[in-house]
Amino acid sequence: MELTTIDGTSPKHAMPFVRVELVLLSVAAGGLQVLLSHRKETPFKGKWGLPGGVLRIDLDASLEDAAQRVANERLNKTLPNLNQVAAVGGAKRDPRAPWAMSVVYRSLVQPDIETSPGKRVRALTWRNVADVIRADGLAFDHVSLVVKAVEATRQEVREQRFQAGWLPSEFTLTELQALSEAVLASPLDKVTFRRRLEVSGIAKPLEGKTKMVGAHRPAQLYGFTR
Amino acid sequence: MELTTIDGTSPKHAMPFVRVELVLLSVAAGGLQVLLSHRKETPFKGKWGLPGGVLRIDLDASLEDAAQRVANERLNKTLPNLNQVAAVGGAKRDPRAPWAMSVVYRSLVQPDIETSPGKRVRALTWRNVADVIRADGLAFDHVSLVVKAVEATRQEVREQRFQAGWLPSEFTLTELQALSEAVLASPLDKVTFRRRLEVSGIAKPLEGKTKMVGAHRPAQLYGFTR
DNA sequence: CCTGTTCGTTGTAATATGCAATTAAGTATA
DNA sequence: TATACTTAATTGCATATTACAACGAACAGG
Repeated sequence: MELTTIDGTSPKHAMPFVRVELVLLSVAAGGLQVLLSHRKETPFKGKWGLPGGVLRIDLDASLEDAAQRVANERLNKTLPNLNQVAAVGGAKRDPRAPWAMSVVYRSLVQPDIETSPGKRVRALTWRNVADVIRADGLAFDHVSLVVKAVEATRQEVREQRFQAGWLPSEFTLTELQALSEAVLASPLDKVTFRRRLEVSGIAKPLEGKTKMVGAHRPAQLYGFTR
Repeated sequence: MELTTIDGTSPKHAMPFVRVELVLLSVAAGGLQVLLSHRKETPFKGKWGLPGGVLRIDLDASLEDAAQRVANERLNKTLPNLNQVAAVGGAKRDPRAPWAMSVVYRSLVQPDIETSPGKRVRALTWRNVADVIRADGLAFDHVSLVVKAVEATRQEVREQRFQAGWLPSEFTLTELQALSEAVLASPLDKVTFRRRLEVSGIAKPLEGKTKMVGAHRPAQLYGFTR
């Protein structure tokens, strides 16, 4: 059979079905969370999966643009620090196409995503990452994508490559350390954490600004230098 | 216009042109080398670029399979340690299609690739990585792909995640260190290098086996433990 | 047996990390 | 006003890791 592309040329080979998936992580009381979308359609109807969308070569100038468009459509939000995790693909990955691939992006955000339905927004919810991985009940191969995204984020935290957008513009070192510990799911030494931050210079104290929260010593507020 | 896929279904959206590109690195006398292919056809006719090929959803069970097939076709070689670097894509990346993406794989190999033409093998050559990056004269966005692949490989070497296939099955620590220094393009301390290798346990001495090369003390041969 | 060369180890200072203890700065309560 | 309580921030020190220089070991060749 003959294949045609959008511009009328005849390609030699059929091309795969290409999607973009998002792994949005955030830290809440229960630890590290991942944003999941409830599937209302087959396949995997009724299951939870990563929010994503089809690559639109008529709309997206690049893969990053596609990821950002999907974020806008599905979450009504423009994401900072969108990092590519991997591309996965194969035959029979998705029943809707003979050959499907997904390009996966990740972002660690503050948990203020609008989870109420918008235009094309389906039911969204934050779920504990450890639980999700342990239960292994997501649609498609999405659990493995979450694992990869979490591992990349942990590496980023281990190396203290903190990004603006992970916290409000003013934060305390206790908050930054608590965020790190939640991502890593392991405690960190306070002195070491602060010493490494000091030498890297990635965050600086905001002179004269402190955060008073309870009946105790107020904490110095910090801001990222970039 | 109407689009059809290979199985006769009608997708809503046109899909991009998908290729696989290979960044093969090796260490030779002149330092870190990258394998380049001479382009005999437009676009970028006459320029050098990464060896690659079109994703064939009728032949490839997965993206990794596609990369391995391309390696077999273009280099007559099955590659160990094929790692994905990234997926890149966008409109006007490739004049042959309105929207093109490439999934990039890397592998550090011993420089024994058959560079004489085979069936579909075009002219191949090893070129110094630093020169290639500095000159910035490769086809498409291939220089940036080389940069990413080299950076990932350097990270692997920094963490001493050595892979079998990087060296013969028996090697000396001086050889392993020389390989590391060539990849990193910076000298390493001998004592530190060996201590870290010792604690990681990734390589063990082969009892009774030494390598005699010149008029000096013979070197202990080592083998990777996995 | 001396020389030249690379292999491999030893010694030590500098740096980084991990853990416990202590001081600092506020509110709440008596 | 004094004391208790809580979290913030620092200090001290033991242990690991790294960096650099120097030295002894094991060959071949003259």
